[in-house]
Amino acid sequence: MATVPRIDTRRTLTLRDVSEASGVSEMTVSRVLRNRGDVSTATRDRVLKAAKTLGYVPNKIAGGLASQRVNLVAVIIPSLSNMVFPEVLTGISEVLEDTGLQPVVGVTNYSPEREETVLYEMLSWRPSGVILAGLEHTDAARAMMANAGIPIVEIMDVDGEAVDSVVGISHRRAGMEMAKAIVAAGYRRIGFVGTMMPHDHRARKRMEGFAEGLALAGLRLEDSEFYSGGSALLKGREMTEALLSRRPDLDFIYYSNDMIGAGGLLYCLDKGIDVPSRLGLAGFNGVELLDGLPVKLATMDACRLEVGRRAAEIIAGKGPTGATPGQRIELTPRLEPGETIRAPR
Amino acid sequence: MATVPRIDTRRTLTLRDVSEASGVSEMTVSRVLRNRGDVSTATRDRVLKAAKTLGYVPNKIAGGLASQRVNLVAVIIPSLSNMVFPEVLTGISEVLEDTGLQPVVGVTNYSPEREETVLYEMLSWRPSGVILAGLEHTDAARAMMANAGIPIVEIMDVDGEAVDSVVGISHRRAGMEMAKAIVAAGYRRIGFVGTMMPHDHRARKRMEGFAEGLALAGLRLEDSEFYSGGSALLKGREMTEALLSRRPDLDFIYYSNDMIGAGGLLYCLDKGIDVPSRLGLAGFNGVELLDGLPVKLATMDACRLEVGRRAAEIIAGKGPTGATPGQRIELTPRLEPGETIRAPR
DNA sequence: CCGAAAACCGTTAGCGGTAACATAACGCTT
DNA sequence: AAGCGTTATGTTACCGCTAACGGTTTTCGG
Repeated sequence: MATVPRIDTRRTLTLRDVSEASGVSEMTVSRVLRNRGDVSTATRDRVLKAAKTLGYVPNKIAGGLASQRVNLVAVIIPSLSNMVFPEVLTGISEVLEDTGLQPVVGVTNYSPEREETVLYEMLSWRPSGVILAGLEHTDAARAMMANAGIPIVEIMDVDGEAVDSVVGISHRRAGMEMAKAIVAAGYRRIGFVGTMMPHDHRARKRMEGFAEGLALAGLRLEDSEFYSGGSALLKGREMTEALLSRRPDLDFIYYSNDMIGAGGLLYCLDKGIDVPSRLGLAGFNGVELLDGLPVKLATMDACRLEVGRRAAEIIAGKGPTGATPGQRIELTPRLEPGETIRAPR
Repeated sequence: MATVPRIDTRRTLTLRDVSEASGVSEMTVSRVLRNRGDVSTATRDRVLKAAKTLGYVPNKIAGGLASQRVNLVAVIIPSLSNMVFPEVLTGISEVLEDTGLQPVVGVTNYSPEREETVLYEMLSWRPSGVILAGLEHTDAARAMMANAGIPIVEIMDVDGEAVDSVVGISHRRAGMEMAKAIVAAGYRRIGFVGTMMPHDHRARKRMEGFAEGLALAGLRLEDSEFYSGGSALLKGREMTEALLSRRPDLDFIYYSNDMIGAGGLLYCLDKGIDVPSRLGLAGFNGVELLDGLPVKLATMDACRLEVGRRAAEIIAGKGPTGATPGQRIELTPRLEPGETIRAPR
């Protein structure tokens, strides 16, 4: 290990320390460290050297207060254990990377109250923008966002009214498209397996759209199963078994996400159920995991990376406050039929 | 720009606005909002009402500067797409929840330089503590942490020298234990499939410990495959196929994580390879996903939740700076033999 | 060689809170 | 009614940094 520079452990360093060590004013040090304003190369080098040997770390708290600018972007999502959200984050980070903006993540666990709290906390840091999942929020949360005077981007869902900008897909439409594809392929007795979470509005909307799509063909959901908690893969297995034992005549099961869909698929393979002839299956999300399964599950890509990117672009490109009117970007998920839906007849 | 900007009549609110609206001093408002010091119930109510109707959101930037205290804890991890880290985060959040401390996550993508940058950024917000994965850091990063004057907890790995406190398991030992178990079960021709990432030190240490464990029994790794990028499940499949086609005589494969292990397992099931008699398999991490597989993969739990919890406790319980000497907490992962290692003979 | 522009660097005045220290108001005892 | 400990509120002085502006020096065309 290299030797650590000698440091006065008593006090944390300030610009003053660097200024004294390099014989210039604090203002000049500030300019050097921010790369702003004119500073001669000679003094710049001197200052940088001093800052480095002292081990000076700027204080953004003070800087932010003085400049009234904070390079943070609040990102508020329901969960980290659903791989969907880390992927959105990746898209966001990618874009923010070279804008000097930094994402700060908050997690709500699908609780609107928690979301409100997290939002409040985040806003109290006066971020440059907010990206948050969904269009459903408490009134207080809406009010806070409307008054914050910074760009707000609601993501992942466009079925509803946005506070400012919105980037996402229509889950209602996604569900409907899937229903149409299934019907077109000739399936008629259709079941559903989904999450029980009352606050997963996107899953709900997908199911509603799906049911609506079936209705257009004069069909309806024959039966459904809901779960909460536990290993999604395992639950998919169990729910599928439960559903099929109750309704062995089903010829299709639509899952509210790929993970439980994969569980269902593995169950069918296990039991020797003929997929997709005897039983068709489809999930939602287009997760990478599916690539590794023995049979590729039908799914619909939710454009997660793209959603993150576009949202970040809005934040990064937008003027200080309401300069641009709220944008509405609806992406179109594409159906990936995989090998668990038979060809349309 | 020539256009007159639309004047935002709602300047962002300050304590002064609330104080004027409620007819007390700013100081009193501050006391009410922080629940600190004595304030009569009457004025407290008045202030809270005013703050609420105005929609006031405190400014932590200013507050932090004045009080020299910031309720943030920097958490720096390599990735969010490896489910291990979100789980650690869960443990951290659980504990911090009721301490008033708030985690802020930074991601390094396994790059030491990126880690250094992220750390610098984080420290510039003057957090109350830092939790970061691993013991390997750049010299500059080490120096920053040593000088920060706040508790630092390095997590997930104890094989090395810590800056301050450390909570984790010994991956070297984990690898060795697995090797011993495998040897005890009678396997002799053993292969390895792992990641290529040069900076995943924990995976490396596991492999080293594993090799060492084999050596104790006079054995060695017969062959190995490394991958990077892509769907881990799919890669597990492909690597297993590659390895077995090269060395069909192998009777065991050790995977550097559960995800690729699961891929390998699915491959074997597909091909009708007799697991665990003809070929044994084991992964690492104890991920929830495994519960949903047709056959339960042998693995070793990395105590992720517990690691997060203990780390957070150290941060939460610790005095301002170096009050407690650095702690060293080594947890013991337990082997979960599953159904892919045959019984010891 | 002059004068104006550009380059360089310092001074001043906060940013919006809070710690610490007054100060005022209020019981309650004696 | 004076005395005194609480309780409730106000005042003052920063926290560490940067915007805005000012002063001084250098550069350079004419």
